[in-house]
Amino acid sequence: MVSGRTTGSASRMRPVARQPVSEQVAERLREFIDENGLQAGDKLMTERELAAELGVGRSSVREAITALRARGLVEVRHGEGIYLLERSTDLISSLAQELVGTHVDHPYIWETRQAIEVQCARLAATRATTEDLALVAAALDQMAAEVDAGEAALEGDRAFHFGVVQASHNPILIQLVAGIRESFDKTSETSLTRAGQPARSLAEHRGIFEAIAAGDPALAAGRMLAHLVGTTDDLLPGH
Amino acid sequence: MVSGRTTGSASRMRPVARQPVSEQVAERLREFIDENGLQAGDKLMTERELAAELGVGRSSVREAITALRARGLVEVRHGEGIYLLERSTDLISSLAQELVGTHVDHPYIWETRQAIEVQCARLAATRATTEDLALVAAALDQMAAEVDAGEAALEGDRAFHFGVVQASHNPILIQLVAGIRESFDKTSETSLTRAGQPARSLAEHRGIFEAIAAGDPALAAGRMLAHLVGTTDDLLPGH
DNA sequence: TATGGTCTGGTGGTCAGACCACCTGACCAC
DNA sequence: GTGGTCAGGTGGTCTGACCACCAGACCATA
Repeated sequence: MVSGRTTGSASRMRPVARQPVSEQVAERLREFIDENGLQAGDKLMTERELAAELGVGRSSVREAITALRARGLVEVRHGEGIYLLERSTDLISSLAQELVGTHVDHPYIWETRQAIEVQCARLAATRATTEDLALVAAALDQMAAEVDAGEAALEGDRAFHFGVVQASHNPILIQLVAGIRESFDKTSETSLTRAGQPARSLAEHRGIFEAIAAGDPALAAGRMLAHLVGTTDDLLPGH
Repeated sequence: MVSGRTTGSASRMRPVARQPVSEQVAERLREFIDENGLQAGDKLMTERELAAELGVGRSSVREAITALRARGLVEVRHGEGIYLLERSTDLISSLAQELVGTHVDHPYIWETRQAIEVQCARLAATRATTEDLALVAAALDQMAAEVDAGEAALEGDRAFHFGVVQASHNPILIQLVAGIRESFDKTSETSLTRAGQPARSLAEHRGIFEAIAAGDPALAAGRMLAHLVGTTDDLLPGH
């Protein structure tokens, strides 16, 4: 391997930028949407109009639309037209959902969820409004009622975690958790169906709530972490 | 609004499940990939073969492929064929890309990154191997050299954070951070180009490293959090 | 021997035109 | 007011053709 002296190793030519028509169309569409400030629900031009306007075939337009649809940017209604969706709202959660789906049963996901929810608790302690706190408190009451009834308290648990996450007022974290939880609920009932677990969880939830209400970020984060780690370890006796 | 008594409000008929051919094709492909255990890099059938095999037109196959490509499942090489990508890896990076892309410049992303890197530091404290520690130590040396030379220490900073994340041995978190950082670097140069910042960061990095080396998860997490919050607040004087 | 040209087969990329499936609205018969 | 019919416009699909591109085989020349 002599590495040659053909052109000199420094500053080789930059590859030509070739780009398929369909991708160019997709870019133009995104530009168009941004520039004209189109809102969610607005109707785009028809495929035939787009093809004529851009001077390309209808198949290319359709491929571009397909790509945008797969990315959650637009919605296509047969016989009606193409409509805009609000960006990113569902995309992050759907991506997170898929992610969980491909890694179920790995502790990796629990660790990821721990990372996010702990941060949510921390942020909630500094940002929670009185409405947020009221919602979380209501979730605690609901959970208490479920525990008294001898149930698994799934609804109350869900409501509590949702409330805390919501109180972080960080849309990214909210979407992330939404996707992860939805996927969890869909795939497995790995929840707290263990004797005594609901009551224990309820007590821990109360502790987290108090820390948030008291505006103590470190304490809230610490308790949330302990709560999640505890339930996780119970679920994974090995490891 | 009387809500009618046309059919009785209970148990109305379930809508017919209509599904476009192209989506069915996409599903079949995913099934095929899963069932046959295809690996990343494997070559799929050609578009014409797929169309013949599934009894559909080539356009439908192409739309399905376009959707899969937009979701990062396959890679299409003009003149060669269709190849599989590693599913989870690319999924995570596209997730990260989406996170950054939709919320650039918002503190939301920093908060998300804080969540992840703090967890990485915590995990690293219990899992870091001697090799991991050596890499992080090397990053500290590199950063010290850069600081001495009066540079911004970008490389050393990057290497340090990468090393810590790597030491968490959690592929999801690793990919997530990698994707976020990459998108960051691509979009903005919001780095630590402030007087005195590199030296301060270096000191904080040393503290984090010591906590990890000592096997103290809580301390490592706490110091990482303080480090990230500090630099973030500097970058966002408002807020 | 090796470099570069040429050809060939197979691949994805694009196009045009034709249908089909579906939705909407208008109109009409009862 | 109900339901039927129709027409127009929309996306959904198929087909066949051609183009752009890549890999490999082959060959001519130095």
